[in-house]
Amino acid sequence: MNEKQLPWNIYDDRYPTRDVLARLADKWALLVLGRLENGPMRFNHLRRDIRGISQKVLTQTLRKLERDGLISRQIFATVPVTVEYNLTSLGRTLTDTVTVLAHWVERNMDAVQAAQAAYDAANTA
Amino acid sequence: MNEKQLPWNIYDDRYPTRDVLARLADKWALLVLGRLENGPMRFNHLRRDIRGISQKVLTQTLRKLERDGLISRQIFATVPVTVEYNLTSLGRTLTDTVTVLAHWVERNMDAVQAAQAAYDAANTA
DNA sequence: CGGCATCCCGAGGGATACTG
DNA sequence: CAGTATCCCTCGGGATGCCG
Repeated sequence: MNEKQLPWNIYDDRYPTRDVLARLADKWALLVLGRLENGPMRFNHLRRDIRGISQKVLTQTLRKLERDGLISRQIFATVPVTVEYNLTSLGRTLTDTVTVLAHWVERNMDAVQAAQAAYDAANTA
Repeated sequence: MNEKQLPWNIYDDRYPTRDVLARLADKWALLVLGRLENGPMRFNHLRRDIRGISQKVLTQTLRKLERDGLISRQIFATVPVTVEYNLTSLGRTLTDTVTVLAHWVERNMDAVQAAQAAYDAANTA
């Protein structure tokens, strides 16, 4: 059984699946999804937790995820206004994978650094 | 138990884990890893299978993955030269996750498109 | 608080030509 | 076959200022 025969093969750039993959294969999108795993969060809370993300990029990322149906946006008419982001049921089907990926990086950081050192040593004058 | 307390938290941009995540959170890197799951492949074979990738980007992607210790590069002194790329044992610990992600996109494409249509309809004049 | 609008720069990546 | 080397241009994303 080969993926090449599936209806919307991500290896074929003529299908929209490629675009969806591209939007998910983005560090900011993955970080946002992972951060929402434990429940809804407000905009500035996300902004603080995901260190290094700018306001503009966080907004863009949230809009994309919302458009793809992975997260929902709920506005509370408080003063000042409060906005909560939450995973949709569709988004929730993805977070396990995202979490695995995140943990993989943290758990294998040593091995990656060792590989980098070896590679750099071998490819240096 | 919160990820924030792990040694190399990906949510903290002061750790190198953020960079590793960024390199993995790349559509080309994920497609290459997924494609190598079934065994070693040659350069031009990858190039053909991963539609839309340019020669330059494929080379860059392969180099990064090799440097991070996820794939290996083996040269055969044939004429013309043959080069095979293969997953390392470290890389193999990632492919399951990558495959899950790829299949998620293919399986949930309908839901994503429906969400997009609904979003666009709601946010149109 | 949770954005939107602009300006602007540097990196990512396409196209093309050449090589061991 | 499997690259390297340039040129070039788009656009992701940072910085800043303003608003409901």
